[in-house]
Amino acid sequence: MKTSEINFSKLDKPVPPPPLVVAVLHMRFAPNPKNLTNEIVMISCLTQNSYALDKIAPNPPFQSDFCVFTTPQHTVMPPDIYKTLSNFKRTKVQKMDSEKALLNFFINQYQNLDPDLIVGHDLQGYQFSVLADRLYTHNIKNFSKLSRIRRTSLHHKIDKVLFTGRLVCDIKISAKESIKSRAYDLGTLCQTVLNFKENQRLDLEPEDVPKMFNNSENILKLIVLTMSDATYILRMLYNLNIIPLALQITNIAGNVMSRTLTGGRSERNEFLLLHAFTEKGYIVPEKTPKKSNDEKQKNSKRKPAYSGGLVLDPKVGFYDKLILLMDFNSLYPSIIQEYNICFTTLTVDSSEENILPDKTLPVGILPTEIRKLVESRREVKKLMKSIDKKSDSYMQYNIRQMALKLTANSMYGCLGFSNSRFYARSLAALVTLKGREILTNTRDLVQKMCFEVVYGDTDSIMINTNIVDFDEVNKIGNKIKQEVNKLYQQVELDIDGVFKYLLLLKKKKYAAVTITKLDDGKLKVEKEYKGLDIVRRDWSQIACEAGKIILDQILSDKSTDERIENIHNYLRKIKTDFETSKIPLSMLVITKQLTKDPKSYNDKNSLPHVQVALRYNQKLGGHFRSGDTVPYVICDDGSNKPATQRAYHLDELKSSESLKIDVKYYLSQQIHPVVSRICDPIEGTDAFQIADCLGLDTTSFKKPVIRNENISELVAKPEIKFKNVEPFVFECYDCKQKVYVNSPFNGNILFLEKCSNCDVRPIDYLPYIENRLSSTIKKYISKYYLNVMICEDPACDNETSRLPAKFAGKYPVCTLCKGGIMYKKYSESDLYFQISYFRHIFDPSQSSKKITMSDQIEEGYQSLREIVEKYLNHSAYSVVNLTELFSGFLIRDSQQPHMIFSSFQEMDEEEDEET
DNA sequence: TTTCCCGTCCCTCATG
DNA sequence: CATGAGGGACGGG
Repeated sequence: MKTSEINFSKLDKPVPPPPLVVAVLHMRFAPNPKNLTNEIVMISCLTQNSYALDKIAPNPPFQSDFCVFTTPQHTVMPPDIYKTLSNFKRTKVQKMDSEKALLNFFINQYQNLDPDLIVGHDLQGYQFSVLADRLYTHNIKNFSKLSRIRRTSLHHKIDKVLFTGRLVCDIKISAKESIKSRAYDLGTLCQTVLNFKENQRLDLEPEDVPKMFNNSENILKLIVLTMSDATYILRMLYNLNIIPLALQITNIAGNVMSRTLTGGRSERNEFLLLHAFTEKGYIVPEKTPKKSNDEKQKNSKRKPAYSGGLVLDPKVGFYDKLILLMDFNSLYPSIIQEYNICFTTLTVDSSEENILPDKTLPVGILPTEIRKLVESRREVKKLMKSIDKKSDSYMQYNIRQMALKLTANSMYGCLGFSNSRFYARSLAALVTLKGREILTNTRDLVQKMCFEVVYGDTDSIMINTNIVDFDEVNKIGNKIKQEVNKLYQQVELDIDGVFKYLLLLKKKKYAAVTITKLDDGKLKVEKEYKGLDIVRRDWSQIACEAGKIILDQILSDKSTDERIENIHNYLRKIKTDFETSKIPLSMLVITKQLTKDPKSYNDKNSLPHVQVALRYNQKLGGHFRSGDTVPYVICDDGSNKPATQRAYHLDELKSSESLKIDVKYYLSQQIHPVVSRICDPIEGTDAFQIADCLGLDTTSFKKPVIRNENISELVAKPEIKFKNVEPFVFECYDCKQKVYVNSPFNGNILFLEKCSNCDVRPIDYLPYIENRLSSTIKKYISKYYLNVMICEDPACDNETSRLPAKFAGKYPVCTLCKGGIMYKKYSESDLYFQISYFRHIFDPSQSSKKITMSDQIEEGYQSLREIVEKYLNHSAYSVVNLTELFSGFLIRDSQQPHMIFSSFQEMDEEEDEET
């Protein structure tokens, strides 16, 4: 590639392009215990020739490779090292006497290789800065030979420009842009990108490196590991098609390729627009350096500058009829074209008024550029159809169409980016405004066509067709598509898919089974999870897996009973697996990303990942920085601290005798919330039962249900005598004395107006009383659920919660004395009267006494009654059978002694439907 | 040293 | 004790 090598006399004949030299650079560091800096002990390099950037593809064997190493300070090279090194036939392995010699050797090798593209993992900000630091420390004069520019001043900041003139591809950065992974360290990427098994690649932290120099065998191992890593890096480069994609993006945007590889989306866009505007003779806006005003809002989440996409309220539930998913193809780019939204057609402040450009104006620059992108993409996709899917050019076309789509879609984002040269808040706001309009209009239209819209987000709607015929659903989809598309020129609705099952939990949280028709007419089903905890990296893998297995039950073709049965059984199994330590540690790891340097967090104590990172960075070779994902587990360390302060790195757990996994945390804070959120709309199970299966304290999982419900007249006026009931008791918020409420009036005083022991008005802390009331009622319900039975014979005194097998007619026979009949110790009627009693004491107006109440007091009573009535109303089943209630208690045929409050779940669902 | 906004969830802390 | 605000993380589109 050097100019001097080109033979100008041959330029009239076709000259083959010079080969591009691709070089993987991978280094090993050992920490210096004295000053905690890293020293370089090994550099490996693997090179391969290629003839064009868009044809960089795997075709081993590799051109050449070398590995050079030296021993860490205060370590002696094993004497038999030369013999060992002779094992390497293909790889040139060199031993150096010092780090300085190693660096010089490396520079010389690089100068000869003259690589065009340098590939590595975590180069920017880690490997390069260590390298720069060592070059500086040893004052290596010819450091600039690493680059293609002559430099003389060697300073600390040199790492940014160390390889100027060569493309640098850091696969950590590139992977972040192109794939989603739990973490982006080399080991994790090997699993995500190369499908490696858990321990297929051995990970060595810098602190482990010095040990490897104990004997020549380990040195050999270290060399092999390092060279292997280099091959993994190269394979990932190929697998992710990083270079061809970057090349396409660069071609489209017209920026500098090295900058495409270093990330930074807005710059690409900036160049595209710069070219477009300059071409048309416009003077582009000045690049403003930086606003110091925004300084304080830099890190903390500033509030949005304008409103964005609309999210329709989901109709929560499980759907087993076909759901039609429709969405607008690239909505925002289409809107820009549809309404001719551009710098050239609109004034700065025209967004608030929803003013559109005049129809007579010429097409603006922005819409034109987008149009070009969209049309090119259409062309490329057309070309792809006529080509073998396995061929090379198909691949390349596919990459190009991806790049075109990415560029078109990022156009809008850059309008709203406050640091962009082409920042245009009003244009961005107008685009989203039109987006919201279009989505609402579409929803209304679909509803007018008598279809049920169950959800929609920004550019999509889900329609419950209520039918099960796949072809029929597609017909409906086409009909809707036709109607909607009549309204627009550019904006276009299309069928995106059909769901066989849909579990819709919340906005942006759902799971579905998609169904597609293959070419041979067969139907294929696939699962899709969106936004659920199980797709998030900040939950432990065991919680994700549990959630997934439970979800798969719900989304299966099995019967309801079988599904519930399987779910509960699985949960019980998880519990025993935990108790018997059968869960692999790696399943328990929680990973969280550092969004800033660990030191610059304000409340370090409450953030587990920050604590772990800080502690780890104290150690040798620890290097968690902004952007890294920190893995940790929650341990029982004998302390009483909150779970957030008991997070430890896996290494800390392994090397400690006293640390143990906090099983209870994982069951109650990981498995339980994930599973119960998934099961929320499912009948037959609930948070309580899930907690029960996991062996957790169930009382804490009953949620307070406080809603305004009408009460049946039957319950409103029960002419019943209250015996064997207990008063309502709470502690005064102020004097801490117990207050007993056992009638509507305490003398002539309403209990909400004055505490019985001091002067504070209980009405002033009503929410507390409401809560006490809820939990008191729930305490009684729990008591009922205990299902304790006693023998009628006072002499027998048998108590059990197990239903005897033997019955005398309707009644169970005592298992102890074999003669007496068993009754519930706390029966349905006991419970019913207890709760009714509460209603009675919270209703002074029912009394014959005349009393005037302030609005506040009246509302207070009203609120308390509503809580009580909520529970009473849900017990309608028993209320209807009042006679049965009075008759004592009963075992219904073919049923377990049943709970009168079984209908809570159903009530919750009815409420949701109303909204 | 950064494309946007929307929404859920966890945790802590101040306030009633 | 309940509640809401605020910081943080992360995924959807």
